[in-house]
Parts: sequence; structure tokens; C-alpha cells
Amino acid sequence: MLNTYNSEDKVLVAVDCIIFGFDKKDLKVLLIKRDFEPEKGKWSLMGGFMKKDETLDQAATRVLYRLTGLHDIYMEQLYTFSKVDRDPKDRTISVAYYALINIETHNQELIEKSSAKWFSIAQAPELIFDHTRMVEHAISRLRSRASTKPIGFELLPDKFTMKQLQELYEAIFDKELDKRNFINKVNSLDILIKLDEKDKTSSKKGSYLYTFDEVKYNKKVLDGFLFKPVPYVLHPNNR
Amino acid sequence: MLNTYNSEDKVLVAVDCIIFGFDKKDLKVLLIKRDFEPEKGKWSLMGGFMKKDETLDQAATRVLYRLTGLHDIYMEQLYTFSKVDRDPKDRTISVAYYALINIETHNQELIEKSSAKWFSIAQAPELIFDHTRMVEHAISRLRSRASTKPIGFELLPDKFTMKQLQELYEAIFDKELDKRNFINKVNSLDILIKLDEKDKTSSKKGSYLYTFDEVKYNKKVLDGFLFKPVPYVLHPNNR
DNA sequence: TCAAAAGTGTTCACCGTACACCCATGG
DNA sequence: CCATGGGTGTACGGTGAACACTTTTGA
Repeated sequence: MLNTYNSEDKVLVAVDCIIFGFDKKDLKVLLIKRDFEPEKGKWSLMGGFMKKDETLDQAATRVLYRLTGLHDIYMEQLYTFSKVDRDPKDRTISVAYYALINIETHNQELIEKSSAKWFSIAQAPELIFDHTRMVEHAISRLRSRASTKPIGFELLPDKFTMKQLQELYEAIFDKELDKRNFINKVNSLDILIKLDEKDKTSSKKGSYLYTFDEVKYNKKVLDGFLFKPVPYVLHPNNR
Repeated sequence: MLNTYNSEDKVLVAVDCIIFGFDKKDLKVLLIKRDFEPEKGKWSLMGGFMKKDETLDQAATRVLYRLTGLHDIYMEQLYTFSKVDRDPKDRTISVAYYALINIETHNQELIEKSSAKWFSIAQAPELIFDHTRMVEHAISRLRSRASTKPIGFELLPDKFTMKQLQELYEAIFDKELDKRNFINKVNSLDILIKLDEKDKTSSKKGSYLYTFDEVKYNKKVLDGFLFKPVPYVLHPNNR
């Protein structure tokens, strides 16, 4: 019988998190030096195993909290990796999640305690198992998301300059953008609030600070701006 | 210790397949009437459990073959569902796959033996567990794929008319399209071969049959048409 | 000869892109 | 007063969307 619940086929389900941050001009990933076997001493993504009484989202949230001390992180399931020998110690599958955090707000102590470190994407070391593929996958996803929705506010401080926002997009797409076109585009979206404050750290004139207007943004998402993301709903009257 | 390989947390990993087909003017899903517990007698997706010595892709391929008798099916991993009580019998997680098949080529006997049936999307019955959500998710993904790559040739017979191709897109997006714009667009992609044959079943004049030009298509995918799908590769010199 | 489906082009609005100069200020 | 980064507008080409009439042929 093919549909039996055969407990011999039970496996461990790992959750691995690709944690993105942005600092100055660089898109970064948070990696840890493993202090346990297998592959002790090598760099890897932050991960853990899903417990029998939690969902994958809960497991990912738990892992992220353990490393960063942050709740309410922007997080999304990516893909499930299942090569039979991906983990030499035991048969596992791993569900990859990616997360976007403001690099200034996380808990520095926790990170040090976990021997974690931020790496610029281009300078990331080789990772254990299939973790390098996971990071590549996450960057692709981050790019396609950033093309359709204004992502990235999660990665910046509350107040930021247009320059910073532009540099973030340049880092995500690894491509230089035209200043005027970028600003025109962002302004046409009408989701930023221009503050009266200026940031004078990088020039004599100073540049205006902006914040993200969540109310307008949420309204736009519902109305479907950029693409219209028509979700398909079956049995809409019966949910 | 948080990173232990604790075998108490091992779970069964299901694979559920959303199998799409296209017939006349309707996008369809293949569903089975369960002849086993739990939820015996109800409609569900075709599924099975991943074995300890196979990958998820292999499990999905096996499940699809069991139901359709087909190899080399277009298939893609969708998302992993993990609500703790999603399956009342035992703790499981389920990795959803969607597949596109030509509705004329599958093995009719196998389908009947599995008490499976094709349903138009709009008339699909309520499904067990979280399967309805899986189908919704699959349709959303199918739409976003169909917006970026010409998908759909998998769903049509080898030779097809422009009308059929248009009706397929209309079914996927649940939206009427303009005949002239559609044809112009498809022709500008330059991935079809116009045959000398005509299909006379639906009109006196007859309409030309086309086939999909795989060589040109693959070349275009590599060159990146529509979107440029810049995949991100870490350590490109070291793979 | 006529009903029924197939086939075929043009116009217009909008969006993405390329591109260069003046402004404000602290040192 | 000048060097440094900040801020601003326009012109052009290409793409997506709207739109209607002629052709073929079997009944």
C-alpha cells in the first residue's frame, strides 16, 4: 500500500535562515561559525530543527529570535532542499527562509555569543552543505520581490536619505542606477514622507531624511500597484 | 543544546501534486477520491510520502507517474505547508508541487483506477486538509510564470491553433484577451512554427496549426527575453 | 449567398531611460 | 570662494491597449 504512514520514512526537518542586512553600500548576510558537529568551525547559515509541535514559520521565527533578539522580522519561506546526503550526519530536509533586518537594531551581544558575523555578499565565505545555493536562491527572490513591491524599508533605519535608498537598490541589483530616474520613480509611488530634518553627515548642504508611509503603502498594496497581484481564491463564499 | 539531532522531532514529509491540464476552454485540475483513511471518500490532491532514500523531486515524480503514467512532466516545487494539525492522523508537513500536462496524453486507465477526475478550476470540490490553499497557491504561481515566460505549451497538444493558445491564456488569467494583440505579441516572441496544415474542425475556412519551436525558445530563455532573470551566483569560479 | 470563424494594422497614451546643470554650505 | 555632494526636468523611443473590417468556404 502506497499511502501508508510509514514511520521509517520520518526525517528531521531543518530550518535555515538567510538573514539580509544593509550597511553603507553593501548588502550583507549574517553567518555563523558552527560550534557543533558536523562541520564544526565552518561557516553556515543560522538554523535549527522544526519541533514536532510547531510550524515552520514558528521554527524560523524562533531561530531568528535566538540570533538577533528581534521579533516581528520580515520573513518569507523560500524553498525546501532535500538532497539525500545534504547533511552527512542524518537524513534531513531543510526549509530555507529569508529575512530582512535593519542592521542597526539587532542585539550585538547575541550575535557575538553565537560567533556570527556580517559578510558582504560578494565576500561571503564558502558555506557548509547546500547553504551557498540557498543564499543564491534568496538573492534571486529578493530581486524579484524588489522589482514588484518596494521592499527594502525593512533593511533601512527609520529615517533615511534618498541616497541610502538608492544605494540599497543598487546593492540588491548589483547595478548602478540613475539618480534622477530613481527619485522620480520613488516619488511617483507616493509612499515616502519627506521630513524637515536633514542628514549632514555626508555633505555640507545636508540631505533630507525620509520615512516610509506605511498607511499609504498598505493601501497601495491592496489596490495593487506595479503589478496587479490577483490572488486566486477558490470557494470565496465559503471560507 | 539547541542544535541537537533529536529524533523525537522527526516527521513524515508528504508530497502533494497540483496537476493542471487544459481542455477546450477550461483550466483543469486532476483530483482523486481517497480510498484510504483519513478522510476516505473525500476529494484531495494526489500525494504520497517522501521515502528516506529519495529527494522531494523524486518523490513528486514518482507520485505523478503513478497517477498519469507519464515521465518528463513539467513540474515545480511550490511551497511547504506545515500547520501542526494539518493531517489529523499524524504530524506531517507537505511539500506542494505543481505540474502541467497535456490532457490528451496521460494514461486514462491509471486515472480511472485511482478514481481520479479532472475538474474545471471553477467547479472544483472542497478538498481535504489544506489542499484548497495549495491549489490557490499553484494558480497564483502559474499566473506569475505565465507572465514572464511563455508557459502553456506543456498544456497543449503538439499542434495547436492560435485560438487554442489564446483560450489557454484566457483560462489561466480568467480574463478575455484581444485576438489581434494576443497574436501580435505571440508572433513578436518568434517561438512558434506555422505549419502548412489547417484544423478544419471548428470553421469552414480552417485555421493554421502551429508548433512550439523549442530551439528558438531555449535560445531566448538563455538570452533572457521579457525579464532578464539574472541569477545570482556566489563563487562562480569555484563550483 | 450567407453564416461563421479566421486573419490582419494603426493609433494613442504611458512608462522607462538617457542625459546636464544649478544650489547650498562649511571650511 | 570653492569644493563637495544635493537636488531638479525634459525629450525620445518602445511597449501595451483599444479598436473594425475583409477573407474564406461549406452548407
